[in-house]
Amino acid sequence: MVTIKDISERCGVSRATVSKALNGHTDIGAETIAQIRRVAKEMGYLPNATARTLKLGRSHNIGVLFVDKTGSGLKHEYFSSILDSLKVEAERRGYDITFISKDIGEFSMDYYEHTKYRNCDGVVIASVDFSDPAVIRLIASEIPTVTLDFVYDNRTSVLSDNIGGPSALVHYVYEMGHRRIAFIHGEDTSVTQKRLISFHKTCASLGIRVPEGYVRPAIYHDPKSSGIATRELLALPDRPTCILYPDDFSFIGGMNELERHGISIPNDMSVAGYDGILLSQVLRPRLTTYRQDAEAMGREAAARLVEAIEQPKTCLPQQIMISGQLLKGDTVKDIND
Amino acid sequence: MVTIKDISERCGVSRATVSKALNGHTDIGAETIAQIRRVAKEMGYLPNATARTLKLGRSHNIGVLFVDKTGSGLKHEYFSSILDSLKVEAERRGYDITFISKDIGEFSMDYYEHTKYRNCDGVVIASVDFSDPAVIRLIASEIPTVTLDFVYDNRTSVLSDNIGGPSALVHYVYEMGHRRIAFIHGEDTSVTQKRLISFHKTCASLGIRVPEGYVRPAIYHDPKSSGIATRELLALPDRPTCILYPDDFSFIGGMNELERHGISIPNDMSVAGYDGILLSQVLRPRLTTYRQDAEAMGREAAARLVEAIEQPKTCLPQQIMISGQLLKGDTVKDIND
DNA sequence: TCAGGTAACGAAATCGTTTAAGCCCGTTTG
DNA sequence: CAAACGGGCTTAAACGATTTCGTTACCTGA
Repeated sequence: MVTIKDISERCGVSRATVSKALNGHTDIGAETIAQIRRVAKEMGYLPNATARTLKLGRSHNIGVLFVDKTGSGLKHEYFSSILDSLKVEAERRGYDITFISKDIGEFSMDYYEHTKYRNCDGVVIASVDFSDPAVIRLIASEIPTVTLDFVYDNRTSVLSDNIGGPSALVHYVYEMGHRRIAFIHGEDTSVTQKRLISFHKTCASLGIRVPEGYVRPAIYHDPKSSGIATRELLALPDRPTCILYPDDFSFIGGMNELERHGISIPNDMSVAGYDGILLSQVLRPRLTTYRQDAEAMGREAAARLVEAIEQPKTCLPQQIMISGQLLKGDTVKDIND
Repeated sequence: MVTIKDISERCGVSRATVSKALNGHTDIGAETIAQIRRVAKEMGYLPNATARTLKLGRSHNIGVLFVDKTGSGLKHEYFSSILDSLKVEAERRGYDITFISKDIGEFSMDYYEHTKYRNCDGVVIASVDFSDPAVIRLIASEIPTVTLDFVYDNRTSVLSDNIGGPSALVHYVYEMGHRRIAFIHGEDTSVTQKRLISFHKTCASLGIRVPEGYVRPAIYHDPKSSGIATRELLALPDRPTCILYPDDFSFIGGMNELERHGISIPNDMSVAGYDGILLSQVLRPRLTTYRQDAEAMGREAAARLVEAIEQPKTCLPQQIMISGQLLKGDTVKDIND
């Protein structure tokens, strides 16, 4: 491994001079700089991030916390998209990405300790159980954090528009003539609560009555539970004309159930999903859904975190709302007389 | 930040003693150890991975290279599953995971340089363009690497059974009476080549003739291209009775195309996918497919890499084959008279 | 009683890099 | 002409941890 020391010996200058030359300090002669840079390239010198981190207290490494109950949240395209754009933006700004976990090896640590242990400059937190005290400890710590779809006190967060999404969907199906709209929602989280409230509020504002039994629980990303909810909806005396699913993938369960009953989409039943993942756009009929801009969320999270790291003084915590987009597919029938 | 020095002062011993006590050396008195450990806990001491890495030359951090042309390979469930289990196993063995990229910040490096820069102890390489010289440079370097679904010289690799998969599928549909079997394959990679050869070889061994035009190219994970290939197959004078798709997700494109032609699965056409992702198991009819054991692949990759890192002397490079499993769904009809 | 053994701990170097402070010397300025 | 200045470098300490040798002090056996 070629180090600054090797270069300094080769060039007949001190290590300090080499360091400064390589880092663009102005108190080194132009030709000395040129020579040092040339020799460095010749010898194949690479800076050592570890030594730098130790000395400077900055690692240029950010941690990500992406764990849900079912292992990592990575299997959900929404989260893997976020991670992807987060990674791209972070790298563009000179930061690497490391996963943060509990219990590394036989050493048991919590998230906060792990982050300190690895000297991460900051952390992005998504897809976790925000009721976990270990998560809260990290968010509430002195370490810069950005949370996704969760607001904690006065910390920076990036939020999908969980109010606008359901609202847009309800407004759209309303325009298409639907008045009997059912809503299948995911597990009880703050995201779900927001969507649920938005659904009810929008319905109320449009003068739509939501009958008992039209709002049913299921589990995100679980077609089976959405299938069951669908079956229950179909058994109601006054069937809905439109069903909103908790997410695109869960819709598959509903799709199967409807097919089993010989109910055609959208002729006999209108449906819409949520997320706008790739799948929703390749299904036929194309699924009407609300696309969350995962790419923007990841990018924004990285950008805000790096900002918080690099300008701790001037950087105010903020909640950033990333709006999504209604994708009008072919699964909502226009039933206006 | 509380360091070993702080503890040493508090306990009235030297830093060396603290370090040894914390690391379980035997040349420290039992009660001294007890006291040091107690004080360390009291003061909230955390080891500093950076300092340790610098001193020991071992980071307990492994890099992952998961990039395909379309951004990261993360959007494909096969790869995100691998990454997930890789992460779990690595963490269990005391290693963290960092993404390796080109061009970190304005500093441009290749993969090898990035790995050295971050002092990663080893790298897992998957889902990349193996014809990229930068990838080859990394694989061929002195850094321990494990490649997935790619064999390079005498390096360790973990391989999905790309011979057994197509073979199992062909045998199965053969048993179900099919003799006119079409095969849509992905882009030209070593994986594709193996599957293609396996398809042809298995057909030959079963005495199945593969007519001109029954083998068609498409793109992995791209329903559109598989849809086109499907349309072409349907236009043939002697239509196949069964179509094998490059992967489960691509099958969606075929499904749409078949539906458009009013062709019912499996009554009018039998189909099978590849991968065994979640989607394939929630579709109705359930997709017949060959499940790649992504979980085992990630786990094995981590295990082998850590072994190579920790026992460089006794650890031989090896190719590990992870076999998958035929999932008999409901999309292949038994057409035996 | 004394050589030799051992248990318990410390001094100091080291990993690769950065940086505050200082030094030397030629040039400018009052 | 002396003092002040500044460009260009160097010295040395520091970041936090580990480890190789010592160095004690105490014990044991002959």
